[in-house]
Amino acid sequence: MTDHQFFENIKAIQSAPTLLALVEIVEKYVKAIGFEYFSYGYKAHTPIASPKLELINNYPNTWSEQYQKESYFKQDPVIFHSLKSTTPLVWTEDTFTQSAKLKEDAASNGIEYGWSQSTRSSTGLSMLALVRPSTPLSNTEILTKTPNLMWFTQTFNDSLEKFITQSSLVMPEAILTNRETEVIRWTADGKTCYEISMILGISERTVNFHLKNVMIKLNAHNKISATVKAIALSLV
Amino acid sequence: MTDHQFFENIKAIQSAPTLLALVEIVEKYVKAIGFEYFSYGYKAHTPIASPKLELINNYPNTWSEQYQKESYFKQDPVIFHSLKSTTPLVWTEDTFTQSAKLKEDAASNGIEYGWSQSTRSSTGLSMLALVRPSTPLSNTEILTKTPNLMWFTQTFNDSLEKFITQSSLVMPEAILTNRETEVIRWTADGKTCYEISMILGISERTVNFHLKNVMIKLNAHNKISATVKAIALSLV
DNA sequence: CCACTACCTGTCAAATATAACAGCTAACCA
DNA sequence: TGGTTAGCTGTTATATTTGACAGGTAGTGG
Repeated sequence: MTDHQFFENIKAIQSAPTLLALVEIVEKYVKAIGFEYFSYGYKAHTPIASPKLELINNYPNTWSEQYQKESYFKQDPVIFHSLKSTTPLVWTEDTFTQSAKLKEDAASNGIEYGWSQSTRSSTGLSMLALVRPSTPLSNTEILTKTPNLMWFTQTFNDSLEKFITQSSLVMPEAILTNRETEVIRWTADGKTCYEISMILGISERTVNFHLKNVMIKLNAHNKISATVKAIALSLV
Repeated sequence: MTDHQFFENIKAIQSAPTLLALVEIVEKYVKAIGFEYFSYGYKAHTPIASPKLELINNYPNTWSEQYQKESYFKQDPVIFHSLKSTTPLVWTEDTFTQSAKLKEDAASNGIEYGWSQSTRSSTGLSMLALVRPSTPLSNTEILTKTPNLMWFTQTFNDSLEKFITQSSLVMPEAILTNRETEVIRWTADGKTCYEISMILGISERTVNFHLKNVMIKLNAHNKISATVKAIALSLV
């Protein structure tokens, strides 16, 4: 693929009018650069316990079903990595040492050699994986393809997230005052209201007052929820 | 710069033995691709109120001092973007509409046209900015340089973070049991112990028991601190 | 001057969380 | 069999949070 063609793809992704159009672009692109499958995942930052997940891929049905049935997402090292780091991950033997059965089942479905990376936005976290059944990624291939893959992943994730988040409930823009920000920050570090009142030189009652305002702004029922939401929204 | 030279740079970054060597590589690289200055920033995920920051740049002293003196980091839109998103940011007029004075002062110090991106790891967040005093980034330049810049940024941030985090107190690896994870997740969503006991079908006492164990493992004094740390460490 | 925002303070009652006491079952593995 | 881990439960006392009552100052801008 020439640079020119690559740039055309990037622009097409950025201006794709629908989710379907976007998926078509990525399907063509991944084949053009030598991969068979792609897998996209999105996880919203909140809620925590029952996270909002979106999954789009062109894996064989047998694999999708088995993955679901065996709850492989609970032990998938690719997922773990994506949650922790935005560093690209080239799937190697080492990647799956802790989950031999997953590795084996995946391989028998043609899910063997892959490349994945996650990106972050203010609303959540997106991951794109490119996968093929044969031919490991050589060092040369990694070197030459990584730069473009990274940009492609970032652009694709940004675009897809637009479609996903716009179709759902997005938390209203909340703006915290300086004091509210200070109070919620110390709260996040585990300080009690009394301790914060000492730190800031105000009364405990006032700390509670600011905290209450934050809870109202973030539609949280208690300090913990308010703190988690403030962090998830990058307000602190 | 040829592809070959670029790959050599990537390898050199990955294997740089010292922080100083690493900084020398980036200094040469940014000049070679047409930038005058670079600026690196690292913020650990915890603590929240007084975050651990590391700043490395080759800006003119006058600008570094002024930036510090005016507390510009509190209103710097580049910082804001880096905290929220790993999307690369090309500095434009629009970027600084909310902070005219910062923009003006920066420009008079040769800090005018820039490109920045942040990356995430399990310990914290890194940002790299490349800056020059003249010549805005053209569309062509953005198209051709972005892929390599993204990889460069990622690699550089990964390497630098190694040096920074290894020289400091890193939280010990904590592993939570399934129940502990469930309990801390519901806690993060603002549920009380009683509510969690109803959700999981166990007694309130048992919820408290698991919570206490999480607090011990994460060296937290209360639920809030434990929750924040668990999220920061991507344990949930 | 009025409306608005950020900031600050008090008291009281009820709900929750924290700490410390003590002890249970079941599964796994050496 | 004994040691380990995960999971579960009880009581009591104290600390902290939450909700609802009511009211203050200072600065900004129309």
